[in-house]
Parts: sequence; C-alpha cells; structure tokens
Amino acid sequence: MPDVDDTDIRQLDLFADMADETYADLMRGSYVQNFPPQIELITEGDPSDFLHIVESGSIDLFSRWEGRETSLATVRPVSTFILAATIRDAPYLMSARTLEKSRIVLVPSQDVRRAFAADGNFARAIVTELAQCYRTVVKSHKDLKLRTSLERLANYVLRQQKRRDGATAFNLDFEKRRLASVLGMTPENLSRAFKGLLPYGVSVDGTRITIKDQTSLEQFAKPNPMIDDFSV
Amino acid sequence: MPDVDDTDIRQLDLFADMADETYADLMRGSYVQNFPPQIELITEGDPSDFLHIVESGSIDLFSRWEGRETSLATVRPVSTFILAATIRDAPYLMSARTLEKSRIVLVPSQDVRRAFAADGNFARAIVTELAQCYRTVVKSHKDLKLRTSLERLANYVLRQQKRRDGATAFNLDFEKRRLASVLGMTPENLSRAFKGLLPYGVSVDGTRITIKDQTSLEQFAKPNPMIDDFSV
DNA sequence: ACCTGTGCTTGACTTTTATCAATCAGTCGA
DNA sequence: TCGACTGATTGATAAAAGTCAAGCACAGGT
Repeated sequence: MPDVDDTDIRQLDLFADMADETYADLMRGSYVQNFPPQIELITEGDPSDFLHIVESGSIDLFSRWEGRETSLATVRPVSTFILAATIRDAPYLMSARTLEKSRIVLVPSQDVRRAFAADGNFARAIVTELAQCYRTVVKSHKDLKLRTSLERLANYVLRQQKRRDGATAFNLDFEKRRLASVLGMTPENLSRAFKGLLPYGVSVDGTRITIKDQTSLEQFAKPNPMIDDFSV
Repeated sequence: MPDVDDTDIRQLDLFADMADETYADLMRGSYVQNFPPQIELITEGDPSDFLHIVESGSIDLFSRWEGRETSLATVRPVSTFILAATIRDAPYLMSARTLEKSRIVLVPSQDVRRAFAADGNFARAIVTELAQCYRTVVKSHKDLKLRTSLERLANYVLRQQKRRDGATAFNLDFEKRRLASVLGMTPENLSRAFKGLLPYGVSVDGTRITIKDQTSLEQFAKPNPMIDDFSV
C-alpha cells in the first residue's frame, strides 16, 4: 500500500495496539481509492469482501426495501465501516455511498479475519469498536421508538450544538432531506418540524440553525444521556 | 459457584473456546439467582456491575423515556445480555425485567473484563457475539424505519412461523401488548393490524395464529433476509 | 357458580405523519 | 444575464397511528 499515508489509520483505536507485523500484513493487501460523490460503494446483501476505512470525505449508510429508502448513519474520517459483516463473514446489512469526494482504504475481509485470529490485541480492539457501534444503534432505536419527530429533531439540534462546543448558531453539515431521512421523517415534515421548534427559540435560515432560547429548547427536548450522549 | 449446573453455560459459544482456567476464574465470583416474574433486574443508566446469563425463563429488555416505555428485545435461554455495557464498562442502555420465573447467572463485570484481557479466545468469542447483537439491532432498526406497522406485523408472523418449522398454526409466545411494544405500536393498533391481515389469510383466535394463505401473506409482507433472517 | 381483575377488543375521535402538487430560492453553466 | 435544475417550502388532503372510553372474555380465587 505505497500510496496511502497510513499514519492516521495506524492511530485508530482499532489498529493502535496491533502488532507491527500483523498490521503490515493487513495493509499489504489493501488499497486506497478516491471516489467522486454519490457513488454506491457497497450494496446490502453483497458478500463483505472488504473492510472500509474513510480517510477523507463522508459516507452515507442507508438501506432500501420495496422502493423505500432510509439513511441510517453517516461515517466521517477517520473511521471504519461494516466491521460486523467483515468479522462474521456475512453479507452487508447496509448500503454505502459517498456523500462527497472521498478517499477510502479497502482492506480485504479475509485478511482482517486472519489478523483477528492471530492478534489478540486486534481482537480486543474490535470488541471495543463493535460494542460502541452496537450501543450507538441501540440509542437511535430508542430515539425512534420513544420520541415524536419533533422531539427527535429538538434533540438532534442539541446534540449538534454540543458537537460545536455549545455554539448558539451553526450550520447543518448535510442536506436537509438526508437529515429528514436520518431522523425518520419526510423532507416536508422536517420543514414543518423546524417551524414547530420556533416557539422554543430555534430558528433556521437555509442551512444555519440559531438557538435563541437554550433553556426553553432543553425543557422541550428533555435530552437524556442514555439516548443522546454518544460518548457513553 | 457450587449450586449452578454450568454445563449449559460452558457450552455457550461465548465460553466454549475459553481456557479452563479462565473459565473457572470467571465462574468463581459468579452466583445464580432465581427471580419471580416481573422483577426489574437492571435499570438503564445504572453502572454495569454484572454480565447476566439467562439459564431458564425469559427476559424483557426495555427502555423508558419521559413516561413512555418500549420493549426492545426478549432474551431466552441460554444466552447472555448486556455484554456491550460490561465490556465498555459503561452504564446499561436498557432496563431488564423477568417475564416469568427465571434463573439468572450473575458474573461480575470486572471479572469478565479481566478474562477478556487475559484470554484471546474469549475476546474473539465476544466479538462474534457482539457482531451478532449489532446486526440484530440494525435489522430491527430497518424494520421500524422502512415498514408500516401492518408490514412489520406480517413479517413478524412469518418469522415466528419459520421458528416453528413452517407450521401453519402456532401460539404467540408472549402477551399481545408486549408484542405491540416490540413492534412499535399500541395494543389497540395491534388488534386492528391483526384484522388488517385477515385479507391475507391470517386469522387470530386469542393467542393462536393461523396462516391460511401462505402465498398471499408472503406477497404482502415481502420478507427480506437483510431484515428478517436472524441467522444471517 | 360467582365475583373480580386483567388484558384484549372495539368504536369514535384526535394527532401525527405522509403524500401530492405547486411554488420558491439558490446554484451553475451557457 | 438568463434559463434550467435541484432542493426546500407551503398548502391541501389523505393515511397511519395514537388516545380515550366503553365493553368483552377469560382466568383465578372465593
């Protein structure tokens, strides 16, 4: 893998404690590729031939069924996706597409499984990563089942704000229709939901969100670490 | 752990390949307890002091938020729950209660983490288990986001039928209101949904489901292995 | 056999969410 | 500068799901 600056990758929790030899082994069969926006990298149901690592850009994980489609998550650098399918040697459960121009490292799944069997530290790192992924999905599942769309949006706004160190104004980092899909609603409804947050001091201008009344928003949203705190 | 017949447990994929010594170590600090029905074993947000293993009975994993409550999964013997919280040493994300009289093994989380660090085979077994759990939640998430409640019910019926080796009639194995909660709807709506399946040859008498027109039901439900096949 | 409680069902109604159609706003390229 | 396109918004309407209240059915205890 001569053309990849793999220092970032080596630093990932997943690989950091891996033996040098195993890491070199793993990277030997890997390759890097640049993809334009809106390219479908993998399709659910396909066999999991590669573990993917996003070096730059961003990836939409989504799923289709009977003509419907929903976004499940966004992957940002530097992290991996479809680890579970790779480990279980099972088909991908989600499809993935680039949202923007993205640089992806492709690691053959067979090599990952071999490294997993050979290197205890790697196996342990995978556990931590998977446990994290698992807990994240459980949280979104709770979000979806326990809250109305307005509540989901309110809490989403608060989570974003936290990511921006509490700024009272910030820009959404993706299209509204994708946000709608992630939150489990239609674009039309997202528009209306934003209006529904006006009484709680949230205003929207294009892609820019402004929180004018933090207290009021929090009182409405009732954020809960067991759903909203992605670090826990 | 003198009072537990642990042969079942030793057979679990999670422990099968573990070194004898590590296993003995792990079980030394564990204990078994019998619980009556409807006992809340753990509450979300609490620190994860024990890994739980269901020896007999059944467990409801659920979550509460602002007075609302939803069931997320049912755990049946012999298997573990809350593995992810234990491994990450993070608070439980779900609450758990006994549905019936249940026999539970409690393994101190610290011991599990120690065994995990010491025994590579155990670490690998945990990976497989977690990957499985993760994929299961992703599937229910897709079910919830991509389907209407009628479609979810139809596919649920088909999944149950599969579990009973394709029998055309079988009994639901839990209360309808809990089924409603699992499927993300109200009990009233579940009643109506069952009626909605009548045109597709599904009839319900109390707890007994009869499938009279398999083809018609499948045509409506459009089951998909990437959502409904729990073995994949 | 008869209460009594619990869970299930039903009907009427409300709220929430989706759909369809039209319009608007901003971007990009000719 | 002007279309042409794409995504966002709005309004009207419909469908889906939830709520509330009443009635029913069955099981368990007396």
